[in-house]
This record gives sequence, C-alpha cells and structure tokens, in this order.
Amino acid sequence: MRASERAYAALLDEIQRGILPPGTVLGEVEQSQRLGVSRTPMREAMRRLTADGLIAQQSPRVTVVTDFDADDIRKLFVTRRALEETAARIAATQPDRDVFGVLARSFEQTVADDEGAIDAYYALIAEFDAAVDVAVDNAYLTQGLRAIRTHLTRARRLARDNSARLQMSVAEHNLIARAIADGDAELAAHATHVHLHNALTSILESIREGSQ
Amino acid sequence: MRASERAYAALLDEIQRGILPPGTVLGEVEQSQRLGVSRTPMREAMRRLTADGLIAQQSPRVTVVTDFDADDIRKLFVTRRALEETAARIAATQPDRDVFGVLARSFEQTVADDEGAIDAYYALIAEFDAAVDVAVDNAYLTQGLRAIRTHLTRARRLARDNSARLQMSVAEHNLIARAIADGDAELAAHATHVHLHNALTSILESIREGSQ
DNA sequence: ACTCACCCCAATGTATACACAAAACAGGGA
DNA sequence: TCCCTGTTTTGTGTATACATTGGGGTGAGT
Repeated sequence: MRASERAYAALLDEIQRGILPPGTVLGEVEQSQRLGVSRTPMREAMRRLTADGLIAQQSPRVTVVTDFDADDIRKLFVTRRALEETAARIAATQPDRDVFGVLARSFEQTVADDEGAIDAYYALIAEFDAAVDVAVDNAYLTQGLRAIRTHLTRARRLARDNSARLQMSVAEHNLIARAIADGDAELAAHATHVHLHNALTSILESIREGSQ
Repeated sequence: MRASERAYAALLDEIQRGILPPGTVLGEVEQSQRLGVSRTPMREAMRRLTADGLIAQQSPRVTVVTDFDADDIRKLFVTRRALEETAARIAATQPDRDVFGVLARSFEQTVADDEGAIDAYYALIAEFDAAVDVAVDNAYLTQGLRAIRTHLTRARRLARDNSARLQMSVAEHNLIARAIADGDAELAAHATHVHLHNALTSILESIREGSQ
C-alpha cells in the first residue's frame, strides 16, 4: 500500500472515530512524523481530506479538523435525502433488481438476532449501498453518495444507536429493498424518505440526550 | 498565485474547453514542463482533477482525460436535477429572498438584447448559482452542486447553444428566480425540473446534430 | 517462427532540501 | 504600561534527487 494512502486512511479513521476531534490542528511535519511517512504523501492525504471536507485550512498556516454538530447533520441529511431518493427511484426502475430481493431476505433474517449484531447490520447496510451504486450506474450520483457516507460515519459516532432504533432501521431497509426489487419506484423513494426522517430524528435525539 | 493552483486552473480550463480531449494521456513530467512548474504542484493539480472526475488513472502508470459523451450528460442531469430541485426548494423557503427578486429583474432585462450576449448570460447564471449557494447555506449541497457545475461546463462546450434556446433559458431562469423570491417552493422546484429537462433536451439534440 | 524470460527504461511514488511568508516574540520608544 | 517595529522562528510551497514498480523490448531456446 502506498504511503499517501496509508496516511489518508489513518487520518480519515481517526477523524471519523473522533480520536482527532473538531478543531484539532494538523501540522504537516507533526502528522507525517507521527504516521511514519514523509511530508509529500502526508500533504497528498491532507489535500484529499480537505476535498472531502473533513479538514479545512483555517488560515494559510493552520489546518484543522472541521466542526461537525447537530446543525451539520441536519444539512447533511437534506443532501442525503435528495441523492438517496433519486438513487432508490433509479434502482427500482432498472432491470437488475434481483440483488435487492436477496438483500431484503437478508434484512428479514437480521431482525432475528437482536443483540451484538451491530457490526453485521452495518456490513449489510454497506452491501446495500454497494448494490445501489451498481444499480444506478451513475458516477456523478455515486460520487455524491460517497461524499455523504464519509460524513455520515461521523454522525453515526456522535449518536450511539440503541437496539430499538436498529430494529426499526432494519425493517425500513427491508421495505426499501423490497420496493426496489418489486420495481415500485414511488414506494422505494418514499420509504427512503421515511427512513431518513426516522434516522435523523433518532440521531438528533441521541445527541441531545448525550449532551445533557 | 500558487503554482499548484495555476496548474490546476490551466488543466481544468483545457479539459473543459476540449483542448485536451478525452483519452489524452497526461504524464506528470510532460505536463509540468509544459506549464512551467515542477512535478510536486503538478501532481497536486492532477490529484484534484482526479477527485473531480475529469481525469482518471487508467492503469498505475497512465493517467488520461476521462470520457464525456451524451450518456454521461444524461447521468449528470439526473444528479443535477436531484440537487438543484432541492436547492430551489430550500432557497424559496428561507428568508433572504430579496436577491432573487433582483436577479429575476436582471433576467427580464437580458431578454431584450438577443445577440452576442452569451457571455453576459452565463455571467448572470453564475450570479444566480452563487445566490443559490448562499441561500441554501449547506456545505454538502453546495459541494455537490459545485461538482456538477464542473462537469456541466464540459457539456456546454459539446453543445453549441443556439440563440432561441438561450432566450427560453433566460425565461425559465426568470420564472425560477421569481418563484424563489415569492417563496413558492413547489413552483421553484417544478420550474427547475422543467428547465433542466429543456436544457438536457436541447443539449442532446445539439450533439446529435453536430455528430451528423 | 513463436514463446518465455530477463533486462532495461520510463513513469510514478517518496524523501528531503531550499524558498518564502506569516506569526510570534523581544526590544525599544512613547 | 502599551504599542510599534524589527528579528527570529516555524510552517507551508516548491524543486529536485532517489526509490520502486510496471511495461516493453530483446534475446535465446524450443
């Protein structure tokens, strides 16, 4: 693996996990020494993170981890809704819908095991997202969704999901996947809308609780 | 201006204008010598263009200008519709709508001078886009729109606009701006949808004619 | 004549030295 | 004591040298 890529992956992970909290100053020399690469690949990694919006140049000399609060999450979900509703509609309209039938069945089975299945759940979501990316067959849309997901990971961390919400989320995804499999574009879009509304509500509530 | 930025701007412009057509191989050394910068800033510029989707690493050793055909334009407009309808809705919902009233009047006046006003027209569009960016106050949405506009410039070049279409486009923008100014979110969204439909149709037709 | 292996070359990836600029600090004057 | 100015320091921007890897070409062997 290339050094620039290692540096990018490492910083991305640390920002998403909150190990590098918002406002943290990232010096090129400091970070490159810490991660054992030279400045060149570190610069490349930091430019990528800047493009992603995870870090920003506060002034010509100081780069910091960008802020990410409840208001950002609301704005993120506005954009997410626009892209995912469109994606769901397209996925339901195109012919290769069999995968979503399989995914729907997977979601049904996931309902069974309720405890400690968080990782399995997120893995299934990732699989679903990947299937959507293939189905929409649209680099521009996929690119936008990828950006959203990058930030979404930060949001997920701020809000520890409770098991009840997870159960609901699985059921919602099941509905979306089934709607796509059935070729019902309207239902797929509306189910996506509802899912995102519930997810946002749950996240914001979880954050409000956490900050008390 | 920094060297990396000059290189980025130069390559971006050349790709958008078609001076560097799709498939053109871009070697780091070759391009850096041509533009009078060293490899380091040229690499940075090329990485940015890669993130933008304007160039791509075909293999580990060869980077080329990405392809951009009618099908790409269709996919671009699907994504554009999702983002711009959302943006229009938000702009119409928020309080600072006065600018759009001013813009609407500008569009009305632009209808008058029909010949050679292409540059003025595009300048006005850019002003409108900037106003939307401010109005939505959403970095994620703005970021997505920015990416779309980058590619849109390539589409515009493929399709030479005719004066009749320009007249219609101005009228459509006028309606959108007025709808936003009036706080009519639904009309703003639907007018945007119609505008994008017409714009796409016109572009695809223009390309079909050109390839004959 | 065709194929496979080895070598060479060319292009990218990385490290580092130098240039430049901005911010912090210290010193002196008001 | 505060402010202004000059200097020092520190960090980014750029150039270049070195490392590494992948591809192509040439040679020999079958």
